[in-house]
Amino acid sequence: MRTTSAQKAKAAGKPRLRDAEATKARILEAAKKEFAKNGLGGARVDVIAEKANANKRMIYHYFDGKDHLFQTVLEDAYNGIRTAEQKLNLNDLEPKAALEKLVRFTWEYYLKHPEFITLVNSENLHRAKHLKKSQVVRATSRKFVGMVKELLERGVSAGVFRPGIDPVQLNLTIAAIGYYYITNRFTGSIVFERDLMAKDALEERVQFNIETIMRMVCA
Amino acid sequence: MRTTSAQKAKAAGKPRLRDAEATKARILEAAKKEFAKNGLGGARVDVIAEKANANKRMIYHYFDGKDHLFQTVLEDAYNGIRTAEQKLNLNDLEPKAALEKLVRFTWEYYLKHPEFITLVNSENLHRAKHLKKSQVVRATSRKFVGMVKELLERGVSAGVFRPGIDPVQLNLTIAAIGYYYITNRFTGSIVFERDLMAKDALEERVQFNIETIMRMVCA
DNA sequence: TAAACAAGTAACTAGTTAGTGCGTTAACGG
DNA sequence: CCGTTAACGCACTAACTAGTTACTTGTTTA
Repeated sequence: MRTTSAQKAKAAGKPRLRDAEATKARILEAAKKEFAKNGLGGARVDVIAEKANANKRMIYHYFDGKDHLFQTVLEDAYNGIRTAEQKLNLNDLEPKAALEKLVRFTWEYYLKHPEFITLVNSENLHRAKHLKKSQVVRATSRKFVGMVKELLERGVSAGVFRPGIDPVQLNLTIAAIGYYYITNRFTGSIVFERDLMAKDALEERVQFNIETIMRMVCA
Repeated sequence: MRTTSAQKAKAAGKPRLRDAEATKARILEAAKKEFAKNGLGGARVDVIAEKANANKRMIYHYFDGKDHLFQTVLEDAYNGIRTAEQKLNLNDLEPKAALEKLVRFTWEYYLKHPEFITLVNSENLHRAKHLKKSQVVRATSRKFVGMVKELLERGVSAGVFRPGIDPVQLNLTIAAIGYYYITNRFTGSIVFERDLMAKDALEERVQFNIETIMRMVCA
């Protein structure tokens, strides 16, 4: 492969006028924000094009329509959290510390990436019709469940965790106690008459979550 | 108040041709289903009118537009769960049994009324702008939190619950472990490669949830 | 029983929306 | 430097969508 003008432009610090990869990336980023803000149904293709500084025609050129664009954004989102989870290296920590790290990480990930939650909610409203088509998500998720399974087994061997805990149920619960709080932060703040997103409220919550999981798992 | 023809018709078992209350009720029921199925943005006013066997004009006559109709449906949904919770009469049971009953009830309510979850999700996508206007929901929710608070205090006095547990955090957690499972049943079934809605999966989950809460709360 | 009112309807509007046909021009390879 | 390819953009459409106007008809009540 020869040196392309894209590479030349990048090396020279000059943006090129036409750059397929850059345009695709801008569309994806804009789409992620728009889908997260308004859901699949509420998102507007014209808005995505405008925010991406691209022509709407390009969305259909690169992503073949709104649904397929959403599918790509959703897959990227799952890849993001699964990749981050793998980087935790839970095997380098003793079981209890590793479990606490996982609970804290999950909480902080949702907090920093509320768009992940909105995308997943939107996908469930559509009965997971996009995710069904994705094979990558299944594979990476399996790896993640395996990671937690190993952690549980390691803890049981060390005598610090109770035996017989289903890693899937544990995963669901760790996700649930963070996810619910974040996704329902608006209605929750009204129903419970307190600002759920205040700094001390967030700190209180993560401590409660860690205690919930520790009491569930520890021997 | 005189005997209306609506009452006469009801007494005679004949449906009247024009009945404001009945039409309003049909619109509300149709709206609940349509909003639950497609969210606020995805719901179609024409579809609601058609399913309600009413003219679209009636929706604007009785509910003053799509947003206000959604607000009414949402308020009704909150009233539904809060009313059901009050009927639990947790004070008639010993603390542990009462807590288990609450966890099981919450789970079963979400299972039987998934539309409640979809409505709440939709409302959070819109940053709770409809719920903000509702004063009734605040009042009934306060009563509910008070109920759980009393239960906790009763358990602490009896020496079966740990002291110092925040009733709001407990409420959030009881809701979370059920809500998350149900709302993400479609993506969850793919990610974890098992049918989360299978009968034995549901039974396994409710047992896990009860154990999670009991371990968190019990002394 | 007839006026007054409320329930109900059909057809319409004005604005929006996802998706496209087709022409233009920058970039690449030779 | 020139032909080919791929990136890009304009302007359009066909279908849809919340909300409305103007009207008809059933029900109540004086």
